[in-house]
Amino acid sequence: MKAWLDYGMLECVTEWKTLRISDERLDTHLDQAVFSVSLYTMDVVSPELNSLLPDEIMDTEAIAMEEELPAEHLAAPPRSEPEPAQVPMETEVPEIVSLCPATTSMQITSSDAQSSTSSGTQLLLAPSGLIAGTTTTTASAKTTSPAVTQNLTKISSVTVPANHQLIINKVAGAPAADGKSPGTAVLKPEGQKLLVAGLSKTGQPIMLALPHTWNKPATTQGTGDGKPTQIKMVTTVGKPVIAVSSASQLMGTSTTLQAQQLKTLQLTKKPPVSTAGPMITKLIITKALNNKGLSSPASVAPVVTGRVVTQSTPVTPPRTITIGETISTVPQNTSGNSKVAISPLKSPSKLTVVSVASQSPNSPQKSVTLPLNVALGQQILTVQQSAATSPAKAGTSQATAQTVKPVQTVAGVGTPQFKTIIPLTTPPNVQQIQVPGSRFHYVRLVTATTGSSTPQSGSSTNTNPSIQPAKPVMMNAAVRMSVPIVPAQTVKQVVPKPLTSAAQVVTTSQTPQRLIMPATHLPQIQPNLTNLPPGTVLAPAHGSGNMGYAVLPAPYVTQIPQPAFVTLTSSSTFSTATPIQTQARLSLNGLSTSEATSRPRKPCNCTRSQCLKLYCDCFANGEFCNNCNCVNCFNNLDHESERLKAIKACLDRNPVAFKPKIGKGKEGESDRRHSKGCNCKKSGCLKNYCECYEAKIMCSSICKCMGCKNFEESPERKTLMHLADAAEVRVQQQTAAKTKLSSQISDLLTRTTPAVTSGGGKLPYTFVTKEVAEATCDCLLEQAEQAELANQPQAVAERLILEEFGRCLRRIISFAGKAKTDCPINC
DNA sequence: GAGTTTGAAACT
DNA sequence: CAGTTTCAAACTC
Repeated sequence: MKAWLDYGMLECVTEWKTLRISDERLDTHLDQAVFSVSLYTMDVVSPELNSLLPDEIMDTEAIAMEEELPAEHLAAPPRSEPEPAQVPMETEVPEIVSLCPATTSMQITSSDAQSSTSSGTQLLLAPSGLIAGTTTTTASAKTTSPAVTQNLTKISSVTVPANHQLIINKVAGAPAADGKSPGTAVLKPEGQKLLVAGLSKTGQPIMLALPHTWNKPATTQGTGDGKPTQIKMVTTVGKPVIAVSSASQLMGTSTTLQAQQLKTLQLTKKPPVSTAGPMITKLIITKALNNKGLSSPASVAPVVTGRVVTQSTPVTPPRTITIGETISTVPQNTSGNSKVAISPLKSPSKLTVVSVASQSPNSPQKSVTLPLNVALGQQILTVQQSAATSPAKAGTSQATAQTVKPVQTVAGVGTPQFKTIIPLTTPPNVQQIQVPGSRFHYVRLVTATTGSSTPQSGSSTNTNPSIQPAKPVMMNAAVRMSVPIVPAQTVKQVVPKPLTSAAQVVTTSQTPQRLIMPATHLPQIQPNLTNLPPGTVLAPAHGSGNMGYAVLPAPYVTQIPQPAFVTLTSSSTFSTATPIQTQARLSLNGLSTSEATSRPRKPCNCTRSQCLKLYCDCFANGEFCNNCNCVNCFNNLDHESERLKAIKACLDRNPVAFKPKIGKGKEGESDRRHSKGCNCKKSGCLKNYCECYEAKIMCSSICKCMGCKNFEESPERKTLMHLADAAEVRVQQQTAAKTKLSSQISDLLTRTTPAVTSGGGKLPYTFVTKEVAEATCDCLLEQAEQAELANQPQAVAERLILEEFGRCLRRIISFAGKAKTDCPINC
C-alpha cells in the first residue's frame, strides 16, 4: 500500500504545492466515474442488512457453490432443510423411474411409496440423491399416480435432479426363465432424451451417457466426479432386473460417507392375472454409494433367498436382504407382507421396516439371512414383494399386484447391522401400531389366510394402494420415512460377521413370518405395547397364529449422526395418527423431531457401562452407538443379545424407561414438562445438569429440586434467557458475517477476468479513474502535509496517511456499490 | 485436556 | 422407599 501511495504521490507531485483536495472533490470524481465506469461487481452490503438476511446469504452461498460444485450443493446439510416439511433431513428418492415394457407400464413413485410394476418388469435404479439430503425432487414423485395402466407405455413423472442420473430401461417382453439378462431396450420417450445402455448378461455395469436434458450436464457419466452410472442386470425368479446404479451422487455428500453405500430398493410383486407361469415384477432401487466409481467389476451380491440377485456395486458387493416366506394360504393372500416398524419419536423420519416377502409354497426359501460382510457404512435398501411363482396361483396374482407393497429392507453394509426396511407404501395386510408416547411404531404382522378379505382380488387394474388395513390401529397420517445413510463408522464397530450369524429368522407361527432382525437371541419379550424396547421382536399374539409384532427401533437405522436420508413417503392416510405422532415427536430432550434430527446426536463417552445402561444417552434414546467415543461398547448389533437383555433389565426396573421424559403436562396443560421431574440440589435448575433446564422447560410441581430457579418469574432464569438469546444472536451475526465474507471472497476470486476483455463487466479497480486517483492522492498529500505541519513523527504521519487512504478506498467502494445499484444493466 | 461438579441411574 | 454408589455429562480451570 505504501508503494501504491508513493506512486500516487509521484503522479500528483506537480500539484503538490497547491492541492488541497477535500473529500468532496474525491466524491465529485467518483461521481463522474460512476457514470463512466461500468462496475462489474461490488457487493456492498451494509452490516445491518447482512445481519438481517442470513438466509439470503446462505442462499447466495449455496448458489455460488452450485455454480462451482453442483454436487455439493445437492448435499446441502439437512440443517438447512425447511422445518415445516418435517423432513429436515429427508432425502427422497429423487429418481422417478418409469419402466415401460411394451405391454405394460409402471410408475414408481418412491416418495409415496406406491409402486406398481407389471409383470416381467424388473427395475433396479439407483437414486442419486439418497444421501444428498435434497428434498427438491419429491414434488413430482408425490404427484405421480401410482396406478398402473396396462398396455400403456409411458413414462411416469421423471425427476432429474441435479447430478442425478436417470435411466429408463425397457425390458422386452417376458425374459427367459433363467433370468439372464436379456438386455435392455433404449427407451426414448417423447420429450425425454435418455440414453440407456444395454445390460450385459454378466451384469457388468454399463456406463451410461446422460441425455442432454440433464440439468447438470457436467454430472453425466464419466465426467466431473467420475462416478459413473451403472446398469446391472439382476435375475429375479427368472425375470430380468435392471439395476441402475449411480455412484455420482456421492459427490458433495457428507464426509462421513466414506465408505461405499449401497441401497437396494427391491420390489417384487405378482403380475396381473395370467394363465402363464408366475410373472414377477421386481423393482429394485439400488443406490451405489461409491465415490470411487467403477473401481472394480461388479459382482453378484449375495442373495439369501436365491430369488433376488442384486448386482453389486463396484468395489463392494451390495447385500440384499430377502425374506422368504412360505405361504400356504390361498393364492390371493400370498401377496407380500410388509412389516413395518417405524420409530417415530426422536425422528419420525427414521424408519425401520421389515419386509416379509410372501413366497410361493414352492419356494425353497425359508430363511432370512443378512449378509454382513459388506464394508461398514454401506446400506442396502431392499424392497421386495415376492409374489407367488406358482402357476396355480396365477389366477389370483392380479390381486397381488395391488397388494404388493414395496418394502425396503436395509441391511447395514459393512457393518453387521440391519439398517432399515422401508415400505414404499403401506401394505393392506400390514398394520402399523403406533403406541402413544412410544418412540416406536409397531407393526402387526398379518399373514392373510383367506382370500375373502382381499378387497382387491380380481381387479387387475386396480392398483390403488390406498387400501386400508383391515384393522388399522394407529397409523401415521403421512408417514415420512427417512433412512439415514450410514456413513463409514469407526473401526471399532467394523466387525463383520459371517453372513449366517448376522440375522435370525423370526418365525412367528406356523404361517411363517420372517423378520429381518439383527443377530440376537431375540428374547420373547411379551408385548407391552406401551413400553416395548428397541430391537424387540415379539412373539405372535396368542390366538392369532398369523400375527406377530415386529419392533424395530430407529436406532437400527440411525447409527449415524450425519443425516443423510432417503425418504420414502407413504401416501397412506390414517387420520388417527396425528396427535400421537405429534406427541411422539418430542424427543428426550424436548426438542422436536426436526430439531433432533437436524443435528447430529452427540457421541457418548461411556467407559464402564458398556453403553447398556441408561447412563448412556445413546442407549437411553434407543439408538445404537455410532461414531461415539465409548469404550467396550455393547450397544451395537454385535452384542444384540446383551443389548436386549439390558433393555429388558431396564424395563424391569422402569417400564417407561424408554419413553420420553419430556411430555405434555397434566390434562389441559399445553406446556411440556418433565415426566418425573428433576431432583436438582445445587444447580438451581439453571444448568444443564437439570434435565428440565436442559430440555428448555421450566420445573414443575413434580420436581423435587432444591433452590429451584427454573420457574417463570425467576430473575435468574430471565437473565440467563436473555444472555442466551444475545449469545445466539451474536453467533448468528457472526455466522452471517463469515458467510458473507466468504461469499464475497469467493465471488471476487471467480471474477478475475480483466474488465477490458471480459465484456461482461468491469472490475472495481476500473472505477478508479485518473481523476479519482489524483483526488485520492491529493487527500493523502493533504494528510501528509498536515502531519508535517504538526511536527508529527514519521510513524504517526504514515499512519494518518494510511488512514486517509483507507477512507478514500471506502468511498471508492461505496461509489462502486452505488454504481452497481444505479446501473444494474451495465453490471 | 484434566479435573471437578452434578444429578440421574443403579444398586443395596 | 430411602440411602448409597456408580456413572457420564456438564462444567471449570
